Amino acid sequence: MKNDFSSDAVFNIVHCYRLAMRSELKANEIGLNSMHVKCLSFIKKNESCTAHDIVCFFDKDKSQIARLIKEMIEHKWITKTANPEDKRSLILSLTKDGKVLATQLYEAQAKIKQQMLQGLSQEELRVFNKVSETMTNNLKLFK
Amino acid sequence: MKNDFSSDAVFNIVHCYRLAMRSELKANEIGLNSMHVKCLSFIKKNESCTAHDIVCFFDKDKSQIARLIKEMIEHKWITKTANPEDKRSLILSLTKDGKVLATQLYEAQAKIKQQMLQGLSQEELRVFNKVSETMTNNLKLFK
DNA sequence: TATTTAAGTTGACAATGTCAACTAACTTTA
DNA sequence: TAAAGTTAGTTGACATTGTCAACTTAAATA
Repeated sequence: MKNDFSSDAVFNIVHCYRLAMRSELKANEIGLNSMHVKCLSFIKKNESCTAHDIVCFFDKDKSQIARLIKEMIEHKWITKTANPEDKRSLILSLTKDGKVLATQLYEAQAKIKQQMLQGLSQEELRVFNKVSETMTNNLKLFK
Repeated sequence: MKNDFSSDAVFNIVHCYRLAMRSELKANEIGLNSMHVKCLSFIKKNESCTAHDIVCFFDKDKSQIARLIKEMIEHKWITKTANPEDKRSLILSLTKDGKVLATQLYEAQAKIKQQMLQGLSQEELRVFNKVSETMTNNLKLFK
């Protein structure tokens, strides 16, 4: 068991995760892509959130998020309403269909997560999370 | 410290790593992108490798790798020569310039890695690697 | 030997990422 | 309070990465 680090390994987790999600979701059929999944999951978990919240959480470009929001509105998965606290801003909500979809996404993610974690202990996961967090914090010093 | 899993955390490592590499390399100036970096690093580490080796190692699409190879040849970073063992195949090698570049890439990667690993013990890294490997192996069961 | 599979190339397009310019709204400064 | 600076969101334009298909030539298999 190696105790050196390789970025390839982390890239590989992401790659495999994406493939697994694709397999589980069969998403092409309804015009859903992985960025939609990320946003819908976030909106489901965060009542009354804004585009800006998504931008910050995922550290994505605001134009990218704006486009995704527009697409999701066109698909009638979400709606946006004026934010009473800031006229520049809009509150995002799941539609009825959006809620059904977001639930399906949640279930798919949960299934994949369960599979991913087979054979791993709570302690191992705790260490993994600690290392992950340390790495990202350390990397942010490069900005 | 949490002992639940979130795919977002892993995506975040990758995201931060990419940003750090961009910052460290200033790569745009010479037409270098992150896929070139991956390939050049692989070629540096694997004498007499083929396109197929790269495709397999990174689990990338062969058309994508073919295009990258073509670009790297145009940039005169690598050359390809006939593979004596298989006429369908070609051996990839770094040019003189390519070796200089690959060394610079290695040094940039090493610097970032050092930064990433600040404050982490060998044991923590060992656990991280074990968990990573378990996750990817588990995820591959979805294929 | 005929059939099937594989290495690499190119076509065509999708998905994700990045920077810029802009408007309207909010915050800070003088 | 007005002006200057900053910010939320929108759209333009383009780059990078990813995906599937069709094809030729070579190798492996039946």
